[in-house]
Amino acid sequence: MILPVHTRIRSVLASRLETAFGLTPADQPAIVIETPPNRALGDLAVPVAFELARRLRKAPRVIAQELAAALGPIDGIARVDAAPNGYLNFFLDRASAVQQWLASSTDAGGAAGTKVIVEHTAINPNKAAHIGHLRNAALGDTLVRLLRFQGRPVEVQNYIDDTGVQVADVVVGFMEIEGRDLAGVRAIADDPAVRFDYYCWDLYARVTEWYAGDKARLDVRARTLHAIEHGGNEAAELAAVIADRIVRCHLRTMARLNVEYDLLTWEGDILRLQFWATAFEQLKARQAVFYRTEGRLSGCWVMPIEDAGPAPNDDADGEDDAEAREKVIVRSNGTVTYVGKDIANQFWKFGLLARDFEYRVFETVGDRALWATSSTPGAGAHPAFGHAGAVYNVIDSRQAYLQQLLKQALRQIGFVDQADQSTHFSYEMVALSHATARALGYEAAVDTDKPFVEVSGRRGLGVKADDLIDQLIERAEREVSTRNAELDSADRRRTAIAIATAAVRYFLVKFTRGKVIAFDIDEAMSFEGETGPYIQYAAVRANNILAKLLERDGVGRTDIVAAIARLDRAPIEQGEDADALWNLVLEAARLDEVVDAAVRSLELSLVAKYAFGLAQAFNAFYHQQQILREERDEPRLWRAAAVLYAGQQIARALDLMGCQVPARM
RNA sequence: GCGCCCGUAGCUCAGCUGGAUAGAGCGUUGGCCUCCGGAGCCAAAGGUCGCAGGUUCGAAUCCUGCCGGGCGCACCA
Repeated sequence: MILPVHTRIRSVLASRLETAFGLTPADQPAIVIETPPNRALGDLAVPVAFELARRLRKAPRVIAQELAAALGPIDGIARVDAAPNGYLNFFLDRASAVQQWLASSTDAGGAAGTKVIVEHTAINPNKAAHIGHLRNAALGDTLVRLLRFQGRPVEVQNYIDDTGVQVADVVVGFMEIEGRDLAGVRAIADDPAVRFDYYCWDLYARVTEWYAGDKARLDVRARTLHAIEHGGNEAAELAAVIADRIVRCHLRTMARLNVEYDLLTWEGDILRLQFWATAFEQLKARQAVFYRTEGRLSGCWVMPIEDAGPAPNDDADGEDDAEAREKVIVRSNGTVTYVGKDIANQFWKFGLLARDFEYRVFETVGDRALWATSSTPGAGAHPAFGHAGAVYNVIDSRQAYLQQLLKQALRQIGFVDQADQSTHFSYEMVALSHATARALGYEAAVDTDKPFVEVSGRRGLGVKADDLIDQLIERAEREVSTRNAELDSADRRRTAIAIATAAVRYFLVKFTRGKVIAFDIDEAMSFEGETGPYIQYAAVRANNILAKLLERDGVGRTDIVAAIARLDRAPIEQGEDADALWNLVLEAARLDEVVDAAVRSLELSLVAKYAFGLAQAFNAFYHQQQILREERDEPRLWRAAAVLYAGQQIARALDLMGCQVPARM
């Protein structure tokens, strides 16, 4: 909650610490305001007495008591209590707090501050998206929504590696295994009966086997990759068609989960526009990279790795510690590695590269244009991309080493602030539980010595995102149909989609990011307990209670807000029901601080857990206290206010996770 | 070998910058639809917080060392 009381508490405490304890502002500890574990203890808790205990050589309890006695009245605070253990607990003026929250909760301030770039998804455009990619997109999109909620301008980028080995492998598959030319691939890609991303998923796995059958075939890959990078040949054209079509598949998949982007950054454009050349000059000028003339890395441009121990001794001698601590940026054949391209991209994101892409509209959905980079002059007027003040790269923890190199490169050429503002949003991978791997027919991949089965696009092991979503929608539709026979089929479908989306997205953000998700299909398919649909259900019920109140009594939102300003306050201030009502409202007010904590710690599960806890609290509340059937006006309207506020905050929390509230479910 | 992550109830996980009785979900057991929709609610059972030290008035949380598991350390991305 962003209450002015917080500020008032801080300023009054600061003043009393000075007058009653002789502590100048410089000597005072930061005043932390917490939420007590139990609301009977207080609405807000300040542990400042603990901080001061040693310095003042007094027991925390005594300090708290003296402070409480010296405080005097604070606007918005009904009562202050010094707890026996030393906490200073504040009780809010409930009625005025509720009025304030209900009045302020609808404001939508414009975005302000420096632009933040969030890059997420970044799936290799050579196969269908799988469950692991969904964790990335769900976290990335939620981060975007949280930052926007805080009022920051955000640009969402999706990096497309259209010139890497993965695309090359599928090109090899089409050309060498299937013997197709450009027209042949186009025919498949444009065949409406073929799910092209699924087709490539299988083909990619076949290519991996094909290589394994004869190692000499890896030369084909190298030649193909080179041809793609060079351009102007059939392999390159094939790669372009494949990447384009697969990206469109990915966009459709992500759109199903309410994930959108502002800009697609194509690696091919970074190459063609020679972004690397500019970045390379900067790195050389600052001596951040060195040319190796001897040893294993002779002929390469390398970057020393800070704070890294020796790499494994893959060769017997193990003497080349210096070389082991260097990362190749430019290969001895003159081509740039992934790290080099990424460094150039990172420089560009901060507006440090002194050049820019050309741009084109990739597609238009509704009235919203999705832009893509281009290397040929195109659209003319376009939004200003790049030039960010902060960058979040959402990539799993396996990329930590490379992300570290990015920061290092920025720092070494003197862009210390930008290095500090470069954040690797790291999370652990998604794997498959043994049960799910078996259910999918990956029996051979189940090694019971391992706790889970790693997803592998290369081997074709994994749950395809669209398959999962399809199954969830199907299940949801059955549920909706049995519960809401009166809905027409279009409404049932729409509702089922909303439920399925919430089920997937909630599942993917409810874990802390440091945890490997051993994906279990049965668990993910559940709509009961700690799930997205459970939370949606609470919001739907809240809306329905309010709708009936409007229908029956003609009492709407504004009536409720107006009513509580003049009603007797007893229903929110006296008795057990009042306490329960207040607890719900107070919890609902915490959304803003939860968002702040989530962004600060990059622990988006905080939002998920909060939304779930609030839904639980709301469910308990309306079971315990009747609203529509309460005959006395005052309690009924106060409770309606609580339903209104809690329902609205649940809906906002859901929206932050990209989930909607259906009309019925 | 070095680095990062994980180890909390039968299972899957929370526990916010150390703090007030360690919490959810699933599963188990028992209740609740003449009552605003049961995707729900109420209750019970279930924990040496991997182990051992240390710091602190106070440690699941911080430090050190072990044990167990995962990932990374390519002229791949």
